[in-house]
Amino acid sequence: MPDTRPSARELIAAHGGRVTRARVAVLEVLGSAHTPLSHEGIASALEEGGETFDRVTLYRTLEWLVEQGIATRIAGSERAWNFELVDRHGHHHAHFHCQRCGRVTCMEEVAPALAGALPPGFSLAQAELVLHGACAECNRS
Amino acid sequence: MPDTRPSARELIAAHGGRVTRARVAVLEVLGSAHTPLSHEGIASALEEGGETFDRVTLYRTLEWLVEQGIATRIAGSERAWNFELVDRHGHHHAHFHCQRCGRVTCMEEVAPALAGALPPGFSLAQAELVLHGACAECNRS
DNA sequence: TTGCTGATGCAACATTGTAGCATTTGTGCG
DNA sequence: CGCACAAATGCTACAATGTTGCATCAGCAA
Ligand SMILES: [Mn+2]
Ligand SMILES: [Mn+2]
Ligand SMILES: [Zn+2]
Ligand SMILES: [Zn+2]
Repeated sequence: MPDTRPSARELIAAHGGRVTRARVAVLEVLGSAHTPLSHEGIASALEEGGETFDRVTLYRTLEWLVEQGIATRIAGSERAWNFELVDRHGHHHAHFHCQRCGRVTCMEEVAPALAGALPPGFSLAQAELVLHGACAECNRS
Repeated sequence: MPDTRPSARELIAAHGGRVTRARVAVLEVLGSAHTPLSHEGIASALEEGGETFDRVTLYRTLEWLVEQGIATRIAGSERAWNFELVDRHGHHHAHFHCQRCGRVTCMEEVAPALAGALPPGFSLAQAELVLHGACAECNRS
């Protein structure tokens, strides 16, 4: 049975973008990550794989992935964004930020449950639920 | 009937801090604001009142207020924090960020409703629900 | 009033991200 | 394949938002 998921190259081309070294590499990093990654984290992962890019190129690559709806940006620990693939989780879930170790964990089970309680006139584009506390691993020590 | 809310001076002293010009002024600005304010917004409001402080002093004052539990920090528009008094709303409510005008509105009616669905081992300190979209005023135009 | 300690101001630095522009590189086409 | 052209990259400079170190100032208790 063949893998039905599109390869990085196919995914990029399907969105009308050029298949560049940067996009392929970033997609592969995000695809094999199990938590949302910061720009910094992505750069480190790339370097371990022997690939280096200019800081700006990375920012632009991530921006493009978000514009295309391939990745999402979620508020991570202080002031830096974290990125993850959309198809990885279906992109409507909360995130848990551990105040001790700083890691961000996806919480598939916790739903915002807004119940359409917005005041009249307001329109919602996206909800972002971030939980702050201590993760299981940190609580053990 | 006397005002039962503590004055800025009393509030500061009750927390064991020195009653300084900066703390009193910032508390008054936050106390009369009807939306969360950014560091920038606070500085502007202070200047209109004829009070100016060093940028760093403002940061440290706000940091102190948050540490003392007097104010809270909520994620505002891109990369800057917004501040509001805790007692103003009881501090467990969502915030709406308008992607057009950038304003942040308190949503008393929208509750996170987490339902204690956290995975075992995780402990929650604070939940932060930020809604992104267009506010009523922007939707009218 | 005085002295101690916390708070402030100033300068320098850090982090995270953007903008402009020359150069390189993917891609479609002959 | 080899070209031409637009898209993507790299570099430099800049912007926004905070933070750190350190000398000075000022609240407050005695
Ligand atoms: Mn996630
Ligand atoms: Mn609020
Ligand atoms: Zn942790
Ligand atoms: Zn608006």
